[in-house]
Amino acid sequence: MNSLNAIRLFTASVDAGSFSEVGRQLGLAPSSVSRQIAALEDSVGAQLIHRTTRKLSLTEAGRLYFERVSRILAELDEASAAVSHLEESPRGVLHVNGPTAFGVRHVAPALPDFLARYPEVRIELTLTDNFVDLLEVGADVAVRVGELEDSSLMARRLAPNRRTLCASPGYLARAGTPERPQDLEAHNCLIYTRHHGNVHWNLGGPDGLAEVRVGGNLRTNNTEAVHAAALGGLGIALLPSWLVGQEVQSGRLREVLPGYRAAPGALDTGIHALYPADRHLSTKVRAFVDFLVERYGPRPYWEDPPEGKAGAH
Amino acid sequence: MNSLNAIRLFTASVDAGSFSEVGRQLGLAPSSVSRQIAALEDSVGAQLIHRTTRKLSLTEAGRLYFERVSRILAELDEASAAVSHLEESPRGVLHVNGPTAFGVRHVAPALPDFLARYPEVRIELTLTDNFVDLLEVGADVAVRVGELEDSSLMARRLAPNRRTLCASPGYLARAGTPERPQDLEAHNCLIYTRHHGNVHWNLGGPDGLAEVRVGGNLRTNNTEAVHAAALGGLGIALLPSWLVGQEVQSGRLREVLPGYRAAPGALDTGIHALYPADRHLSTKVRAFVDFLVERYGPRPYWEDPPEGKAGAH
DNA sequence: ATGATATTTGCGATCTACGCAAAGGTCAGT
DNA sequence: ACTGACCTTTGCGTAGATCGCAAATATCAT
Repeated sequence: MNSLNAIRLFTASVDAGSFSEVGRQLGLAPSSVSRQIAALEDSVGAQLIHRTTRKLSLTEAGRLYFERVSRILAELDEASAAVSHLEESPRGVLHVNGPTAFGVRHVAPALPDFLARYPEVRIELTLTDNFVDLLEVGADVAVRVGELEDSSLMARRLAPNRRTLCASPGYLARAGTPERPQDLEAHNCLIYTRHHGNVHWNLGGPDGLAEVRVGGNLRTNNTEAVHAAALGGLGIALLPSWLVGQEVQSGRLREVLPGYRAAPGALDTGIHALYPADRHLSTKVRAFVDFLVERYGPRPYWEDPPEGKAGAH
Repeated sequence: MNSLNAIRLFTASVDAGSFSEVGRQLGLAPSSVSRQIAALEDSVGAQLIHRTTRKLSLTEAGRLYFERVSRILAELDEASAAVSHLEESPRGVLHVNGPTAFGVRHVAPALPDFLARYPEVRIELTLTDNFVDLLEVGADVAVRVGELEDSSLMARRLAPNRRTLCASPGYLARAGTPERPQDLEAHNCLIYTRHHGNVHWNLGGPDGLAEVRVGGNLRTNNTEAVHAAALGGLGIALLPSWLVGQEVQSGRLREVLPGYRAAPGALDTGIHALYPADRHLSTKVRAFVDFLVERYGPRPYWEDPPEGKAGAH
C-alpha cells in the first residue's frame, strides 16, 4: 500500500516546487524523494507531477490528489496531536474501580482534592464488591483491599491494611475489657467470614502469636454489618483500621487489646492500586495513584497516632 | 513518523478484536501486527490498546485515535480511488494546445466527435502561434506543425505536412500556368518567411530537386495572409496541404506544378502530437491522440485523392 | 489439569530505503 | 554560442526495517 512517507513527500514537493528543495528541508537525498513519489504514482496508477529538470507541475490527477491528501495529512497530524495532548498532563475520563466500603470512606472523599488539582480530569467511580476484571469493566485503575490475585496488572501499595480489635465503650462497660487474647473466648465476638465452620483469630502481640477460637451471636459475610453491630454495642469486632480508625480516635469505639493486631494473612497484605501493566502508563492514572499515595502517606490518617500515644490508650 | 501500515493494522485490530485474527486476514504473522502497533503507540506516546492474552480493549486514547483515524483512512482510500478513477477511462479536463490556423481548421472541427465519444471529458483548447512550454501553460497535449524542437516530450506523428504550390484559377488564367519550376521565377510568388533576404523554394519533382529563387510583391510572416492573397488571385503560394487541400479539391485553388512539392525541410517534418514523456500517460491524452491519429489516418482527408487521380489534374 | 489459543520477544533472513555518483537535460549569464 | 549551476533520474552498495518462525508466558474452556 502507499506509504505515508511518500504522501508527505508529495505534498512537500508540491509546496516546495522541487524535489531537491524538499530533500534539503527534510535531510533527504533528492533521489529518495524522486523514488518515493514515483512509487506513489505507481501505487495510485497515475502521473501526479510532470517533471522537467527545472520545474515541477501538477497533473490534473495530482491537483485532485493534493487537495484531498493535504487536508487528510493535517487531520492525521491532528489526531496524533490529540492523543499526545491527552498524555501531556492528566486529562480526560478516569475510570476508578474499588470496593464499596473503602471507596465511600476514603476514595470518594479524596476526589474533590484530586479534581481540584487536575481540573481537566473527569472521574467515573465504580464501586463493586465482587472483584471485576479491570479491562472488562473499562476501568483505568482499581483500588483493592487485601488479597492481590496474581494477574498481569501492576500493583502499587497505598497503605497497610491492619486489623485491630475494637468494641463500643458501652459494650466494654457492660461486658468488661479483655486483658489477654484468651479472654476473647468469653466475649461476644462479631464474626466476619465467608465460610462456614469455626473461626480463629490469629493475633500478634508482645508475647508472640496467639490463636483464639472466637464466636458469638453474629456471623456475617459483610464487614459493614460487623461494623454497625460493633458500633451498636453488640460485641468485639476485628476490623480494619481504615474502617474504624477514625471512630477509635473519636471515642465512638475503643480499641481492645491494643498491643495486639491481626496476624498478617491474605486479608492483610495491604491496600493497593492496580492498573494495567502497559508500556505507556497514562498520566491520569499515574497522577491518581500518586495522589492516593501522597494522601494516605506512609501512615494513613485513619491509623492511630504514632506508637507512643497509641499504647497510652 | 508513524507509518500508514501501522495505522491500518491498528484499526483492523480494533475491528477484529485480535492481533492474530488480523494476521490471518492480512497474511501476516501475529508478531508483526503486535510490533507495528507497539511502534505506533511509541510514536504517539500513548497506550492505545490494553492487551491481555485473550482480549483487546481500547484505551481512552485508543478510542479517540480510532474514531479519527478510521475516518481518515477511509478518506485516504477515497482520494486514491478518485485518482485511479480518473485514469480508468478518459475523464476530466483535457487541455489542448496548438497553432491557430491548424487548430481552427482541423482540431476544433474534430472536437464534437471526440467529446461525443468521451462524454466525461471537458476540453480546454488554447491556440497560440508562438511555441509555448506545455507545462508552463498547463497543457496536456499539443499539436505541432513541423519543426520538432528537441525536448523531453513524446511525439506521435499525426499526418504528413506536405507543401504544394497553388494559385487561384483567376491568377492562372491571367498570368499563365508554369510548366517547369524555373517558370516560377517569372511569376508573382507569395512569400512566407520570418527572415529577410532572398527566398528559395526547393521543389522535388520527377526529375529530382530544383531550387528556384522566387519573389513577388508580397512577403509576410503569416501563412494565413499568404493564403488569403492566393485566394484573392495575387499569385502563386507554397502552402501546406492541410491549409489548401480542400480548396484545391473544391476548385477555389488550383495546384501548380502538381508533380512537385516542397522538398522536406524543417517545416515539412510532419504534424505531431506532443505530450509529456511520463511513465503514466493519462488515458484522456492517449484517447485524444489516438482519436486524432484515427481521424487523420495515413492519408488525411485534406490531402489529394490517391496518386493516380492526383496526377491527372 | 490439560489443550487450545493469545500476545510478546529473540533471532535470522529478506526486503526496502537511503545516499552517492553518474548521466541527461534546462536555464542564466558571459 | 558556450559554459557553469542546478535539477531529476537511475544504478549500485549498504544500512535499517520488517517479516516469519519458534519459544516463553498467560488465559480460557473442557
